[in-house]
This record gives sequence, C-alpha cells and structure tokens, in this order.
Amino acid sequence: MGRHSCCLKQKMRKGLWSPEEDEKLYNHIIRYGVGCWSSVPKLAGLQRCGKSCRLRWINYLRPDLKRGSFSQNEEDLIISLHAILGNRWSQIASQLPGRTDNEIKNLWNSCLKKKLRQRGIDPSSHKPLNEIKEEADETRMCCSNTGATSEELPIKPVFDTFPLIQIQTCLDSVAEDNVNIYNQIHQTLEPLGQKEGLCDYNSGLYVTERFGYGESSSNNSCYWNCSIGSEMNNVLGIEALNWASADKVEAPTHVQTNGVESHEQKWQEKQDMESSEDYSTYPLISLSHDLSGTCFNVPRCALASEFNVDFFLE
DNA sequence: AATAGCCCCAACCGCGCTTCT
DNA sequence: GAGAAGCGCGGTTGGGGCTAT
Repeated sequence: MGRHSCCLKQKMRKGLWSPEEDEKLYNHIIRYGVGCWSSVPKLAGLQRCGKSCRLRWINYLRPDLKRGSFSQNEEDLIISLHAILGNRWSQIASQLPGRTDNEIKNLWNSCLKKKLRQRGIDPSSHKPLNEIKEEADETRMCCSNTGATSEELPIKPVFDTFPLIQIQTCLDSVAEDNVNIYNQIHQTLEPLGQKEGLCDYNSGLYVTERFGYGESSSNNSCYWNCSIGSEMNNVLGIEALNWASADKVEAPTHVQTNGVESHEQKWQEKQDMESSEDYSTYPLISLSHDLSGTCFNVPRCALASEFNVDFFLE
C-alpha cells in the first residue's frame, strides 16, 4: 500500500494554502464537482496532491461549514458523543452539522479534555477521576498480592464503548435543545455493551444510516441499516444475535433476504391502524442461521421505542 | 521591547479499507 | 486472487498568535 503516488511526486506544494489556491480549488469544485480527488489538482491548476485538496475542501472551503466558536450545546453534545463513540471524530462530526472532524478533534484536544479534568472527570473514560484512581489502586494491590506486574496479568478483553450500533443519524434537531442526550444514549446502550458475547463491533452487527459522511437528512422515515457480517457466526456464535433482548426481537424488523420483503409493511400498518399485532413473537434466534450478508432495515421509530430514546424521533 | 512559553488550529502523515484493473 | 490506486480516518506536527515575565 504505502504512500499515495501523488505524494511521491516532486514539486508538490505543501503548507498553508494561499487565497489564490483556495479560489482555484473552490471554483473548480463548484463548477465541476469533485469526481476523482487525484485528478482535481491537475484540472484545477494546482500544485497540490489530491489528498491535500480534499482536506482543504472538507475542512475549510465547503460552503456548508459553520464558522465561529462552538456553542455550549455543541460542546455538551461532543462530550456526550465522545463518551459513547470515543475518538471517532468523523462520526461525532456527522452529528454536528457544519462542523468537521478536524475541528472537533482540535477542540477536544485543546479545550474539552481540560474542562472535563477540571470537573473531575477522566476524559478518556468519562468516569470520575477518583473512581479511576481507586481502580488503579486496586490493580496495584492485586499485582502486589500475586507478585505479578500489571503487564503480566491476564488481559481482559477490552471492548469498545460503543458496541454493536454505530448511530450515524443527523441530530441537528436535538443538538440545540436536548440536554439529556448523553443520559439517554448512555443509559440505554451501556447495558448492551456490558453483556458478554456482544462485543465484536467491527465484524458483528452494526447500524448505519443510509446517508453517508457529510450528508444530513431530515427524512424522518429513513431506516437504520443493520448488516450482519459473514463472520458473525464464526466470531460470536448464535448468542451474538441476542442484542436487543434475551430471545426475541422486541422491535419490528424489516428483513430483506434475497429481495423478499417481510415485516416492513406490517409495521407500517401497525403504525397507521394501531394494529394489535404482537411483533415480539418473532424470535430473533430463529433467524440467525443464514443471515450472512442479510440486510435488516429497522425503522428508526422502532428502535426509538425499543431503546426508549425519544431523540430518535423528531 | 525582547523573548520564552503556551495554546490553537491548519495541514501533514501513516495506516486501513474499499474499489479498480 | 493479487496488486495498485484511491479514499477516509485518526494521530501528530509545526507555525503563528497571544500572554507572561
């Protein structure tokens, strides 16, 4: 793999962008769109690598960028999201319209970490600092009792703080006024993350929205797309699917397998007619055998009711 | 006024993943 | 299937501005 071929070429300009360069890049993208980044500098008449152009556009030139300092609400939202997502700056940025991952990363490293420490909170774990200290003391005690150093102790699997579900939804509607977002997300998802066997986040079940990075949507009816990786069963076994409840899907799921639709329509009918049909009777485990590559489209409202997190709904 | 230290932020770097050939 | 190319992400760096001495 190595470095980009464009970066190996000589005579590429580096460092700060001049206003002329900005203008060239801006005009080019406004007129022709991005297309292939590696060809952008040549077409725009710039002596920069495509990567540099991409970065400049995303972090500075994009017309939808919000300028100015972060509001208190934005800062609170970043802290809340960081508690769940960790250093996934691009995912955090996708919840803050007009803000870039770089900007948020810089804010975190320069200000928010400091603020949290001042409040007595450890910025990496989001736990009270005294709690962290107690844990460290316990570890030290344990080490001294066994005669082992902390490095020699058996390694307990470390799990991502944001298991199973990557929520990439546009929270613009709540960013300004939902002060309880952290508690809602955290209280709901933390128990899931704590369950054993639920924690292969990359190969397991994940949820993303259909729209991608940098895009936002006010479309309330969009679905979360839950894909089950082919390695799911290998890595986790059948228990991995017990993610929402012990043995059932409490929320209605729309399952598309080989183009065959199933529950979406029923869900809609239920919504429309307040049908009394009980969807909790669909056992999830029974679906688990041939789900490799299967795509679940879970209505957002269904997850909202499942997780009791009302910010999912606008 | 000079300068040392700190802070902030734009930009670079390296790596992993995806797509293309 | 393998290698190359492209893209995106997170970590890091370096320079400019501000402040304290």
